[in-house]
Amino acid sequence: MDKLTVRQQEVLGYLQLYQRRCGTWPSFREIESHFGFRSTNAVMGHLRALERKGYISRVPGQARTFRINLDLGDEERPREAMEVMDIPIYGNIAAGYPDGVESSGEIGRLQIDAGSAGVRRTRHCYALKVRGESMIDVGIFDGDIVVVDQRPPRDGDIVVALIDGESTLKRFMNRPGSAAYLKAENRNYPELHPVSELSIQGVATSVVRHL
Amino acid sequence: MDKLTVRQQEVLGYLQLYQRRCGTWPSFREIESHFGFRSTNAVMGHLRALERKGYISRVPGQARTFRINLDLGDEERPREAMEVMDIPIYGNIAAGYPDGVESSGEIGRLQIDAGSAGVRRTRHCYALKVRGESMIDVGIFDGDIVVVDQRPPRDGDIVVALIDGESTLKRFMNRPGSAAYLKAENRNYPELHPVSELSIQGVATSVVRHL
DNA sequence: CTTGACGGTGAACGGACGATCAGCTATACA
DNA sequence: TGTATAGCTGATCGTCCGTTCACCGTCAAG
Repeated sequence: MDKLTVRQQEVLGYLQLYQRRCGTWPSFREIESHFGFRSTNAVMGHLRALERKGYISRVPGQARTFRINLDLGDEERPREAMEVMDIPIYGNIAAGYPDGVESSGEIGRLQIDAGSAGVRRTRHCYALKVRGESMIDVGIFDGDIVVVDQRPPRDGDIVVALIDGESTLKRFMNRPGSAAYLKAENRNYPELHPVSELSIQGVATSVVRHL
Repeated sequence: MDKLTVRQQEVLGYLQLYQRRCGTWPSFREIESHFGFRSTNAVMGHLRALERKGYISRVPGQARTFRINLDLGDEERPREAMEVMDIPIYGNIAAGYPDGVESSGEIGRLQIDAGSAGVRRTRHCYALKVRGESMIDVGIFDGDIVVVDQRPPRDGDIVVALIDGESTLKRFMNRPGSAAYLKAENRNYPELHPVSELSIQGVATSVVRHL
């Protein structure tokens, strides 16, 4: 296939972009004004070149009608290797440890890269679908998915805690000079809970929400 | 949402079909001849009804231009195969196109599965690091990463919009009976913006926050 | 020195195409 | 018995928009 000039690539790119943004194709005059041309014939020249080189097709005389035969970014795409975790999503973790082996409450799976998610070991990691609004003030809503790393919490961490047999999100507070406690981040229900043995399941490292 | 008559469903279906087949939208006269009408006004009536009931949007006077807000078969979404996407994360998209070719502002990469992220095509998708607090009331904070799908927005979608040369998150409002506008979800700064040509970069489909 | 590709200006033409007005029938509703 | 709403005919108007013609510049190849 014939290679495109820089200008022709720009025009083709604009066609693709416009189509994706607006759901339709641009008119000659819209292309003209976007590139600052002062004649629609400049547009005509580029479109004819694109058609001659096989990148687009047209229906003569038909307004706002193109067809892209060869996409602009079809060649490059340097695929890098990166460690992607495939972790289970649970609806609740009332039981104790969700070990993967005995994972009954799995409601889906999540793929995310370990590095940016702040997770250390795949085996000790899972995701949890949030119920309730206990952390609404820090932007974690009902239905969100949190990635949980099973590691000891530090002061200020958001943790998954087992309270009354239910797993809930709380902030772990462990200021020097006083006993550690759990705190809900919801100004309407400012709960406080003591930290009991084995109540902390893990530390939330990431939040994912599908809009 | 108001219900459609049989005839109106047929017209909406024809719009969708034509778009899928031809990559563009039909003209009034093409719709007319397809249904055997003898007046373009018959077409006009149906399109006005579809718009009034919120199923489509139009740009008055613009040829072959529609936008489908409510798909005919929006219920049976066939659950796409789980596919991990590797997409770039940008800090800002002020320039114009984030094309991959000219991707200078890439600040990282994100791996996420396309199915649950609500994204359709890898090529038309990227991630954006949020700046500012314009969407703080819906739990999207400064520093969060949003997955952006480049597709036409529907009413209520959270979109990436180009305002004053900066890419910002806003909610796209397109209620039937009034002009579309953009709205910030921050009770302290309740901004409103008009929607201008090409100002909408894409629709936010997921939010990821690393705690 | 010519030739061709590339990129562009400026003006004019003509058809494609959406918008609108007037008027028609049929059905449902109250 | 009036009155909406859906659905459609037929004609006209105005403009959006693709096309074309004439012409001009630069640059590289033969």
